Amino acid sequence: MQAQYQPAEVERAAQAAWKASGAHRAVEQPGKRKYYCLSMFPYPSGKLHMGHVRNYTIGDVLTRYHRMRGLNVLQPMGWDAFGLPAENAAMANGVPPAKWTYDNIAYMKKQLQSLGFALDWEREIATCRPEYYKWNQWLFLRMLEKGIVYQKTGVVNWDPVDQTVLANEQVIDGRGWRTGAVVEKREIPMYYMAITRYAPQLLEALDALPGWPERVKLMQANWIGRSEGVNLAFPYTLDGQRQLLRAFTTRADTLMGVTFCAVAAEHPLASRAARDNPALAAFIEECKRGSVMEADMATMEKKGMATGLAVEHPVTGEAVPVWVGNYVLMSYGEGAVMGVPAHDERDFAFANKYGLPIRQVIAVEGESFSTDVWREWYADKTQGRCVNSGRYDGLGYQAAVGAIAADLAAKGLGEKQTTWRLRDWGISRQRYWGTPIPLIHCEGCGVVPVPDEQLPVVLPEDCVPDGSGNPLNRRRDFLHVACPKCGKLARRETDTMDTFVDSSWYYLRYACPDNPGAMVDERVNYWLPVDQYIGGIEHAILHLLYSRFWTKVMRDLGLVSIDEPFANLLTQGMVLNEIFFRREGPRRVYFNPAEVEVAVDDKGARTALTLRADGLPVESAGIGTMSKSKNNGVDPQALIEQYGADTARFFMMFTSPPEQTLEWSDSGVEGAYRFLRRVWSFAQEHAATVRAAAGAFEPRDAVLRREVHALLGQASYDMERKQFNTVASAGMKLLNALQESAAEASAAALREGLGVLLRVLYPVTPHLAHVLWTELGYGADITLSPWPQVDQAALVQDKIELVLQVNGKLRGSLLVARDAGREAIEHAALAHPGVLRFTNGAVPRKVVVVPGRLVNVVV
RNA sequence: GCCGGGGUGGCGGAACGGUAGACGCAGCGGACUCAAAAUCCGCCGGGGGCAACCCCGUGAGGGUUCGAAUCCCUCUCCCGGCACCA
Repeated sequence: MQAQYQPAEVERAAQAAWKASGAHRAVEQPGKRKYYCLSMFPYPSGKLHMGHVRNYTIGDVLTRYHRMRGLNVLQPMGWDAFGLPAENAAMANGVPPAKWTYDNIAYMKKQLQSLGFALDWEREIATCRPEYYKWNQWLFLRMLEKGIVYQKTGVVNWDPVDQTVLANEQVIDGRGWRTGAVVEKREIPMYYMAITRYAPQLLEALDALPGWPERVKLMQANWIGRSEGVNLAFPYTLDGQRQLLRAFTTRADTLMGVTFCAVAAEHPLASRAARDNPALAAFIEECKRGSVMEADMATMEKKGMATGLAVEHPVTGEAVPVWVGNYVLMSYGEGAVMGVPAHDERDFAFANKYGLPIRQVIAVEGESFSTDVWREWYADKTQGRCVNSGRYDGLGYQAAVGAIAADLAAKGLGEKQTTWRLRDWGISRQRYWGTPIPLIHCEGCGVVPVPDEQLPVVLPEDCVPDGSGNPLNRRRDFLHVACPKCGKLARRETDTMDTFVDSSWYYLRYACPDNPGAMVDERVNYWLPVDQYIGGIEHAILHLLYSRFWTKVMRDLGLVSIDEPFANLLTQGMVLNEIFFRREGPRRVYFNPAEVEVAVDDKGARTALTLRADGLPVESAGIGTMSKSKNNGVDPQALIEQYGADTARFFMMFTSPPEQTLEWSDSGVEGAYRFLRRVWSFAQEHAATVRAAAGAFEPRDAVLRREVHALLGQASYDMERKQFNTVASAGMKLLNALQESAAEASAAALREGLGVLLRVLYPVTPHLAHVLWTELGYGADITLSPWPQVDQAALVQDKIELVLQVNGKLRGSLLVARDAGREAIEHAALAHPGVLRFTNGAVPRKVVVVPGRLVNVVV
């Protein structure tokens, strides 16, 4: 090999060797401990982005490290291949989503291979292949049989100009991204998966996941959102009918403070009231404009209008006016809420805005209530007592809820209830590029499931969406089908499934991707659960929750034996970069940071942002996650081509810890490259010595060996806690130490130290480590060598340094014997000139001795 | 708005509640060179001091502790999620 580091040559050689030996193939070996290391599969957007490089390098480091620890490791890869971007690309270029997707997969696969990941490519899957999505359809039908899938209406964003359903992403400031038309809410029939039925399990099982980050479990728990309260009813008489308005509340203790009720715009009571009230009808129409996103709902101005109708208070029988509120969601609970302005901040603002009465029914001692200003304690249920509440006066929260619930129950107007924030999962998408929902609509027989033997319902791959709705609706060869029941001409369902369906079980299919006859088989029991799952923090809730749900459904269907799919989870921080754009009408056109010239003054402050191509200004939208839609990604390909895969991998690991967000910056890549070049040169320079080394360690090796083993200890510790940036820096420190001692160290110590360095680096920079390992005669194949062991004997020191503090401030240091007693240490510390200077001879009030670390003298 | 996370030199970051700034990037000075690149050596939070050394310093303010970047409270800014982006 060359004296100079040639990454292209090194990487070609190493990858050829791995290919020849089948080093990355995973084979079931009953009895051997397995380690299933899985990174979230990519959407084939065109080319890899930095987030992928980060994600898959983390996975590869863990894979290679655990192979060194003797585990049977599976690391597969595949493609989350259905989705909206393929349709957007079709609209832009006229290329069918299928072709675009397959081309992207081919290119990205090459990129992944060039990075040298230890992936078992024989298990590759793509969710857009019929062999895969057949099982989406098959399980959908099983869930339909079990009643876990059902139909009801759902609200979608409707673009009135393009006459099409828009994704939330396609709604910008309440308008359609292509047409600029004000988006409307529209109710359409959809299929739902009853994830709420699993809500208690999904919540409780979080406790059985010690390998998950607390923050993710907390987010999931809050998302599932168990709350205990009372489902109560306000009776009313309308059109001669005695009826009930139902509402759920966690604050039944404030029931006596109800001064109004608010219902959603879609609520039957609202529609009834609007019949002979044009102003109200207009208001309801207004509520139906705008997006369906929760964030928009939460930040919009709270508006309401009286219906003119009233219901009866369930305890007092008093008339309570009913309002329509734009902030009340039909999809939450009963689509109606009781208004208690005195003790709910939103109701307080609403009542003050519309002049509704505010009635205080909770008091806290020493606090005075005012209808003018909201104060936090108004809503505090921990220290309040009921007032102005008749027979409930004086009761605390729990007692009042109990008493009121009991009274309501006696009247048949309410009962205690546990509700969940979690809503059922609507999986219907009015889009082409997804899994066809396997149903047939027959005029005579209604909705008929496609028989199992006719699966998969194959999606035609030559459609080109044009933005005017699902092209499947114009494909007669797809639409027209004989009804499986009566044989008459019927129509296929053209809605496709949410792509979260695809990603909810792909990790199971990696165990048995070649099985045409079953969704999963025996091999799933060997490999699952996933021992280490790695992916972006942005998936902390939805993808992970849906996957947990599917696993439980499959368990209940007897298909798998596990309860939870992912034993350990590493949530990688996002890779961020600045976002640049120009406004063009209602749209934003984004420019890649590489195309933007940032002018600065001599203090480094920005003076101008211009596009290189035309010299005209662009705007910055701040910093955000690298994404195709914001066009702020950095192409890792240039990095790989210029410096090689090992540099790209090393830099990604070195630059920040895995869980932390990473703001992209090019500087530092040079440093990583320089380091690998130094490793290479050092190895070449000492190759002869190291190859021939046979002797024993010399006494003069003590300093180097202590350092090598201390650094190895640190690297091992950091590898276990997955803090790879300090593993990388341990590698740098190892090289520094070796270079400093190279002249005086024995050949044996040099050989040991370099051997440790190569194995510490191997998971991160496998190509370089592989080639040098073989070349320096360490053994046949580094992929088969174990992780090195710390030699405890090399760490022992005769004297240790203690830090001296006076009142917690550093005042010097003290060298003491390893086994010095507390009294001797205290004595020496008090006699130390640095300490004496600050104690002024005074008798210390206290002396804190932390063995092996420090002495703190308190005066 | 709600839920979750974060803020440490010019920059990325390090630091079982125990020497803040390891390791690296950038910068500055030097060696080598006709010169440059590469490489090597040194300096590198702010202030004061000839020096020994001292004071200040981990987004802001308060608290707990012998001792706080680390634990607690309040605030602030940034990032992620909010159910049809994946």
